Amino acid sequence: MNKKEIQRQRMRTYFINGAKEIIKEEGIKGLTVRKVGERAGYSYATIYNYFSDLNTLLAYCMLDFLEDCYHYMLNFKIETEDSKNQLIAYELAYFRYFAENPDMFQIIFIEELGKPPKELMKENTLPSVGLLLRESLIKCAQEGYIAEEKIELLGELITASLHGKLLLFIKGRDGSNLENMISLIEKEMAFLLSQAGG
Amino acid sequence: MNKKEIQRQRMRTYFINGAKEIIKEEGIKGLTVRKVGERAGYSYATIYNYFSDLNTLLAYCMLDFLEDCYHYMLNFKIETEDSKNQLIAYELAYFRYFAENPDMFQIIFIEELGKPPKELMKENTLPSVGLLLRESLIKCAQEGYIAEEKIELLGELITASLHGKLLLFIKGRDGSNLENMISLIEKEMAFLLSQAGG
DNA sequence: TAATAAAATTAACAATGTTAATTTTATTAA
DNA sequence: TTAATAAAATTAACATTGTTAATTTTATTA
Repeated sequence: MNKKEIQRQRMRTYFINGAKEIIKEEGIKGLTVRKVGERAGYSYATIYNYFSDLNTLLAYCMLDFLEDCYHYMLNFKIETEDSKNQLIAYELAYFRYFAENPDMFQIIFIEELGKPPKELMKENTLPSVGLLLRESLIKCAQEGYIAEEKIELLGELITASLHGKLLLFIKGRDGSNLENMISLIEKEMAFLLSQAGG
Repeated sequence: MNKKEIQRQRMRTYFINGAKEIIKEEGIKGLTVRKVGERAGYSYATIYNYFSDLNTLLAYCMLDFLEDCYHYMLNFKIETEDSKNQLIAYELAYFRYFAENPDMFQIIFIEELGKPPKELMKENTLPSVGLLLRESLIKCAQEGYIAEEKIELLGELITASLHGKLLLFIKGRDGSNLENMISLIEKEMAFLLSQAGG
């Protein structure tokens, strides 16, 4: 009984990986059922034996990409830095990552997704990535940069602000360029952290 | 010579209005060239005599919807209120408007748009709407709620935060519900305005 | 080895945006 | 007014898309 499910899961990864390849090479617009089938080495209709539709397959991709983003962020962990600089470094890395990979932003935050099994999705939106932000904020509180009771509020504000900026920037609704955005975020972070003292 | 252009512009409005109707009734997903042609009382291919493609027609719709949003916001101008409450009232109205009209958010901030004549688009992204926010902030400075040199920064922060929250909320990336979002925004606004004193 | 279940493939559908070919309508020249 | 020409509108056609149904192939079981 369980053997079957292992095999099915393996099959799923063939399609998921095919889809991820296509997205990385051609962007989300290049993703079609037929191309996924080709990459996986199966006919296009076979996909529907393993995913209820293309959006569900995309949801699996999204979860993987989210993990990729998390691992990318880990590169910006700087042990020597103090918590304030660490937090800012994470924010900037996050912004840069999506600004330079707009398709990832599209898939993770915009695209309509189908429903992969619930156990994969539970509290998984912004799971590990959001954790980094929270960790940094808590450390900022411990080191006295911000008041403990401001953690929640600051986290919400920063998260919303970053995603708003990314949306407007990526979708060309903001005339600004990447470097200007970055320096704007730096200023805003400095403001927020200086004003949220304990 | 000019007569021709007047006629062409009139024709354009037929298609634009048809498209807007469809979007309002069936959402952006319901918008198709064929349906637009039907509404306008022309064959579907006629559209391509007046717009280079569907995305360009959509760009015209977007500009109209943006104006709609502006007029909606004006309903929340309260002469008696002080600038701080006025600002907050605008923010909440803005959030509510898009949270309750996700297709407007989609078209204005997410959808890929073609290019209508440049004179229509120049500095027009968030034109009048963004103006309301700026006006309110300036008044807040005049009335001593915030420092003058913080206007720019606060405007950027508030704008980004609102759009980020809208994105995550509308796209179901945030588990929260509308009323919780609203009260969260209130708290954040209170924080920002209290901490940005002159 | 025969019967049956499962998996994969091919064929088919309806819908989409867009272009080309064709027909209709308006404008101009005689 | 009528014939030639330009402009506008329509129909026909394409290539793609996601998805489903029908069919064939492969694996499992008796």
